[in-house]
Amino acid sequence: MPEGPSLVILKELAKPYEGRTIAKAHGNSKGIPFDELPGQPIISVRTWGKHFLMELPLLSLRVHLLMFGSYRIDEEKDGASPRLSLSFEEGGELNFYTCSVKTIDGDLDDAYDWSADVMADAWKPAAALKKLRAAPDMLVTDALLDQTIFSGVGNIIKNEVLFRLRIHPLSTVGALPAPKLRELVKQARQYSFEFLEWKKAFALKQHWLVHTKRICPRCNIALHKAHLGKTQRRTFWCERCQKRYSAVL
DNA sequence: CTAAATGTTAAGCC
DNA sequence: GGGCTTAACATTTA
Repeated sequence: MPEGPSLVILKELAKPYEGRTIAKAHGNSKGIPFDELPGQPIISVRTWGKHFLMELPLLSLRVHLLMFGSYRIDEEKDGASPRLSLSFEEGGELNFYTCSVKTIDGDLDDAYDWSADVMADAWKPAAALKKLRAAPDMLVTDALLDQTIFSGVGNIIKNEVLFRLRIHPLSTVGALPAPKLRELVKQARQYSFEFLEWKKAFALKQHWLVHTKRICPRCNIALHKAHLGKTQRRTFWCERCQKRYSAVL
């Protein structure tokens, strides 16, 4: 479920719970003060990249769905114990499964750099560019997955953005011409919003051009697939269509 | 049935 | 302590 756009969908679904007061809280997450939650209203529901945040008067709850996380709203998941379950005095419940739940003390605006979230109103392309220019040796396949630069971008978005821009995943950030680097920043957000619309229409997969694919849709030759970069994530690319920008000529 | 995958974090080791 | 590697987590799909 979990790249940035999917979290935006969760945020929209959870929005009606803003202002409701927690009646009961439980779950099998460790380190969560479930006893302290009843009586606290949800002040706001927010997201930062892949983080789902519920702001309460005394603390905030942070849910990260990781790779396999899921949620149910106003119902429970069959045969699963929630990591976090909240029910409300006004009715309704939010249940989260197979996820990481943590508390955050203090103001959320101090805890997060909102300008790094590609889905956020506060997104600042200039800030991303600055971070990229500070790391010229980084591979673009790693740069797009760096949550401090492109919070919310995941492996699908990474593969599709690189193909769309015809950039080889093993290009280094510093070798990209300035206009190409600006395009990278722009498309990281642009593609993420298209992802959001496709996801809402249950038509995400049909828009994938290279992710999980075997043939290049532009030139019909076989795509390459390998686990690249620091994180060794699955990468799909076309050796003919995607140019490898390298510092060494 | 087995493997792999939209992801992060903590522990362990130089 | 930094920086890197590895394991751990745990569900669904191919």
